[in-house]
Amino acid sequence: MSLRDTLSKAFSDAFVALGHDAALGALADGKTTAFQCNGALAAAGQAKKRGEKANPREIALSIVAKLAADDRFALLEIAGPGFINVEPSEAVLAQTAEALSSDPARGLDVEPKTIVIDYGGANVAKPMHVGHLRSAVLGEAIKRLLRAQGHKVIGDVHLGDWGLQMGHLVSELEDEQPDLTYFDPDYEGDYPSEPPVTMEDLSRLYPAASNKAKSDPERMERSRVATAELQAGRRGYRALLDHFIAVSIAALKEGYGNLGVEFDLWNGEMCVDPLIPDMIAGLTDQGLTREDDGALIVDVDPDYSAEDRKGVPPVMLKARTGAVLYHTTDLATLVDRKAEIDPDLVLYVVDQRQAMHFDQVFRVAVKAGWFDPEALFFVGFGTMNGKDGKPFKTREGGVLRLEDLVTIMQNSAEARLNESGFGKDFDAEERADIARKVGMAALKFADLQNARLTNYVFDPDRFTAFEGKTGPYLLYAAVRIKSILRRAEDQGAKAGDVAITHPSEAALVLALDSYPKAIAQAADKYAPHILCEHVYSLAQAFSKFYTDCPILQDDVAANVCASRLSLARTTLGQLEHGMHILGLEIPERM
RNA sequence: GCACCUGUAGCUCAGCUGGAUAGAGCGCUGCCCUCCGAAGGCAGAGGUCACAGGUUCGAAUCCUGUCAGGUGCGCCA
Repeated sequence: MSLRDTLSKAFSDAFVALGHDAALGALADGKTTAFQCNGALAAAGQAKKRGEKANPREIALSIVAKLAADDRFALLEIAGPGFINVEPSEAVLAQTAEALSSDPARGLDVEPKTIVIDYGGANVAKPMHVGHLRSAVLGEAIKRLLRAQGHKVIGDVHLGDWGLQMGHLVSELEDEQPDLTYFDPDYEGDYPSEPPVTMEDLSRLYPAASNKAKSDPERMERSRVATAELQAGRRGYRALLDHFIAVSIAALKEGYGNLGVEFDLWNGEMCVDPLIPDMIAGLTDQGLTREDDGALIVDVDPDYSAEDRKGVPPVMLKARTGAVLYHTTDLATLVDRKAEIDPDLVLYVVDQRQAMHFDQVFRVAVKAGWFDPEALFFVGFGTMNGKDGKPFKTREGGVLRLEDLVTIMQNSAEARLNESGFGKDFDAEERADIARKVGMAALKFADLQNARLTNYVFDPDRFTAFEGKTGPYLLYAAVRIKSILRRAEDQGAKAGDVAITHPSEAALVLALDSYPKAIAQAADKYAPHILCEHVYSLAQAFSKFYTDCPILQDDVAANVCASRLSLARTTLGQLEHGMHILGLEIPERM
């Protein structure tokens, strides 16, 4: 239990003893002191609502009187209308530091759940671009955050491999190379094991077909028909799709790998296609489906009608052509997950623009009785925009490929490292590794430090300026501690008992102590930016400590040196733990 | 038209289950490397928290309305 929690418990006991709610004892960050308790004000408010007379300052006085004998408090002071300012004793701060030194990330565990994270997005045949960045980086951080709490978390990439885009691809390839055996409806032999296309081919074919179809209804119709035939099981088309998926997955694994993102499942929409007929039959048996203009739909909002489009439009399970749509595959995926994993919670880390889509899907899943409403949660996020406030484009106006973005960040990091003379004595391999870690840290931290729903501005100049609240600053802080610990090792200096001798040491211990709270809040809200805030302020507290409190200099007494080394080591442990969750890799030196 | 999201310092953003004088980074003005890594630290200037009402001891935070921007709205995903 953190020091904050321990002291809050003492306050809660005091409130309960005086006939108030235990919750009033919670300590907040202090305005002028380490902590403050605002419970007396709230207690007075509650009492007044019950019709009793209550004076917040008097309540505060009686709380303080209850706690006065507790030597864990160095200061209990009533201020303003009834705030209680709290300063812990140096002894209890030192004890906290000792407890943290054996486990810098203590007190994170909660009751474990089985959680699936769906990164819904990456599509077969489309190269990864900046739009995939947030889902990958945010999803990975949320996954690691929940794992840190002890949950069983399963990450599923959820490939888009089953829709009209596949019909586009197949039909476009047929136009281009009609002689391929895949297009011969009478062919009954085996198909080649080597793919007929590369990733480059795929990323050329799809936009070509999509653009033609936009202006040419006849071309669109052929894609629709191809989609339906593919889904109906036409052999040559299915063999092609298998190739497309294999080629795409290889590219995606590389792209996600560069971001340090891994998945437990590489399932796609196609995997769950066999479940769809039974699913639809089940929904129909429950009386949830109806036909409308040739399509099969589920009404999810009783107020919805064609005349009044308020509320949520119906979910379309089957199009006029018989093809299924992404509502259908997302629902079948839920059926599959229920059967295979039976998760307590399914999180969808997807662009906010798909909020209504998932609202619809969730409504059907709940109506059908598969999941409770609270077991399905849409973790939406805003878009990454350019300086003009619109979704980010390259100078040429195109979509920036993820691999190009990664290269931009690494080159900037390298330039900056050279400029500062960092790592000038290291070999080329280590320098490249450092540049990669610094560049990725800059990118990921810039993304994660924003609240999820914020549309943030991608500004390469700002991200690659490594001063201030940035990923590289965090790496720098951690590397600097590693450097001190190495030097201490060389000098034979050992970490030992913590004693608080300077306000910057106390401030550092308090920063360390707030970690479990930051984790809990970040996890509850699926909000890694709260963890970013903590890690950054911890690094700041360390920088101040580092400036104010010499560790290895000649005039530092041995016991003070030992204490400060212990604080440095504990800080590094917590930085490493938190930065790992955020996906920031710390080099040994830089 | 309907729904959702967002309006906080010059810029980019935190803070929103109500608490004291609204924070951070960048930028700007100063200061600190003969001393553990200055990608650092310290100090300062900079705000009608979009606007108007309401709730109460207290509102950036909750409620209502208005304005502005973004996004979405059955056969694409």
